Amino acid sequence: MLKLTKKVEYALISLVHLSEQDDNVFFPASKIAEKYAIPNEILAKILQQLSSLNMIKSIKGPKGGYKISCKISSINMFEFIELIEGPIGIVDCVASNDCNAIDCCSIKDPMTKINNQIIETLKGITIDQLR
Amino acid sequence: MLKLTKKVEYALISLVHLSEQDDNVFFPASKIAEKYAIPNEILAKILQQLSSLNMIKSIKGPKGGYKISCKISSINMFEFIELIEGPIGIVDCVASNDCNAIDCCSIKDPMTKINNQIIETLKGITIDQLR
DNA sequence: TTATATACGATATATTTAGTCGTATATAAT
DNA sequence: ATTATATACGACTAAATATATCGTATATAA
Repeated sequence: MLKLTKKVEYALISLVHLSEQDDNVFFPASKIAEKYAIPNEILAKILQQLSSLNMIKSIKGPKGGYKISCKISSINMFEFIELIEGPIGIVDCVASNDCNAIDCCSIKDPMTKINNQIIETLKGITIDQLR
Repeated sequence: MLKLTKKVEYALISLVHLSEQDDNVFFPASKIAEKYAIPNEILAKILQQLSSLNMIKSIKGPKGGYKISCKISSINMFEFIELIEGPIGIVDCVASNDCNAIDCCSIKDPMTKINNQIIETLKGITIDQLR
């Protein structure tokens, strides 16, 4: 019910953490996992995704790890969530336009408005504000 | 991801529908289910819950059904959702205060703020606006 | 007495979310 | 060269949540 996924949560924690490291420091996934009590392999995959989105940079091997490579002050929560999880919709029809009551649903338009208001809220918060 | 449950959705559709009926008309659950393509037994239970919350009134037997018994203009979405589904929290720790990274979580406070903003949005919408 | 409708607990199914496993690849250090 | 460390990535499993069904009881109008 109106919850973000752990994936988004872990990704945000990681980005904030990496943004606080000195430049040129590559921080390994395992250390982040340990510090925030996040399962290792899950976090590894999330960081791989962030890497493929060019938000962080990776180096393999010993002394390897991840380093921030984007400006978290210019990414808002809405953008970020949709990058990671896809379209936000408080009800199915808002995100995907399929509805089994398509001809008669009485509340689609107002639901869309509420959805848009929540999206506006999320647009108003950048990732660097999460600390 | 940030979705309402069908339960909330069905409940809202039903309340709006019942609010549009003439006074003294008791509308059976099965007719609402049929009209909006909602599974009968699911809807029945939801209406029973709304009835036990005194938002609608029930009459058993033939010619029985449900009738609105509250002012939907004075119930906002936040109140309603929490009545039906319990506390809203975009992350677990916001709603329940249990967190496996309790000593080190870097983003709890800002997440709480986002949660509160979403709640304010929901408080700003009354059920009668859903039509 | 019968048909219709709510009341309610128990159970089953489906979907989504979360977490694990296995294998491959790159590279620093020895 | 070999080893240890770390990312990359696909397949799979488990847990949690949401959705739906079943069975039985009760009330009441016709």
